[in-house]
Amino acid sequence: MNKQLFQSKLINWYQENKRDLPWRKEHSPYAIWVSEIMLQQTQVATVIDYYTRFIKELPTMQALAEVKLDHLLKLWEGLGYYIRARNMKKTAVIIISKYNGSFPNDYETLLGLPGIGPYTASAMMSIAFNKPYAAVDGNVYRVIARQEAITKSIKEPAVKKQIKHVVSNLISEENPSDFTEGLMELGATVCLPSKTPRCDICPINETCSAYKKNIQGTLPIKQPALKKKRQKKTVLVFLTNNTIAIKKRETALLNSLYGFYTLDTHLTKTTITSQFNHLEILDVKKLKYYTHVFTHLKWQIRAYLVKTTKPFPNYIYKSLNTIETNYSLPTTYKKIFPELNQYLERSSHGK
DNA sequence: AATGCGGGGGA
DNA sequence: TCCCCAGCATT
Repeated sequence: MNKQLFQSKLINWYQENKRDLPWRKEHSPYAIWVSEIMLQQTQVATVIDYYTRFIKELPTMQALAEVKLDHLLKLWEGLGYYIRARNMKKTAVIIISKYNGSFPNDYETLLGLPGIGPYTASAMMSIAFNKPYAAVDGNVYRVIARQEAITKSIKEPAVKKQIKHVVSNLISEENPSDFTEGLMELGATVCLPSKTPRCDICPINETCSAYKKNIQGTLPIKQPALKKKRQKKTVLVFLTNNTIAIKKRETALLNSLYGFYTLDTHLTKTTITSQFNHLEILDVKKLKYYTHVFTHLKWQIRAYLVKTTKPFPNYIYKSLNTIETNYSLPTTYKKIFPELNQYLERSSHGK
């Protein structure tokens, strides 16, 4: 099968089978960019609602460049990898100030912008600008590793280079946009990561070396995942006058989001009472014990509500309702909200 | 070359 | 549980 046939099979399949996704209705570089950033390491099903809300609130580059970081992070709340949002604002400011409000149609310049790496720069070049740049993501690694029956780990730089090279040679000059999206769409809906991809309905199964050898279920070869480090955490939700203490995090993890007071050991009710006695503790209540899993960590969390007379220094105090509406908290803290709500309702009924 | 950086869908 | 996801930045 020749290259032209491969391209037409893939592109025709894509045009007939592509999913109806919100970012496929708009073709502006801005909209494509927003979707590509959101889709980094994040599944389509998760992104859809975030994307729709984002575009509605920040429909233009100008709006994004001017938005308050807290507002932006609220739009991003729960999506994860929050540096993506911070970098998007940085890039928007640069685009407004240096590039007259529009993305330059140039790979190297795109690559230089915060949060845009080789994949996203190539994706924008091909999807937004319709230029033949090979955008290689997790889907494409899998599709090509199977097409070429690559039995070495796709983690190896040489293999990554090889796959990029294959796609660069294969990409359609006439329709780079649909070719790029088609290859990824195929990986997402047909050439699945499971042991049983849908080879029966694959438009390019005739050229697939892995399919010929019936080894598609074993590819691509990946490195075993690293074991997550476990960390003990105690989360104290300080409550004074029915308002709750939160603070903007300045740590690497969950940076710029708001959070409750968190420390690196497991505390008991007794130790909390003695350690924070100077705040004039009125009550200490266990909210919940739970775990929260990050990419490389697992937090084992003990969360308590600590009712005090004096406020905790350097924290801002807001009502639970205000926090939920206006402040962006990571999921690890939001998991406490049901218990928090329950407790606050109960104590107000008691009055 | 390896690690940090979130969270959830789906088997 | 585990794997994977339209990756990037830093070291």
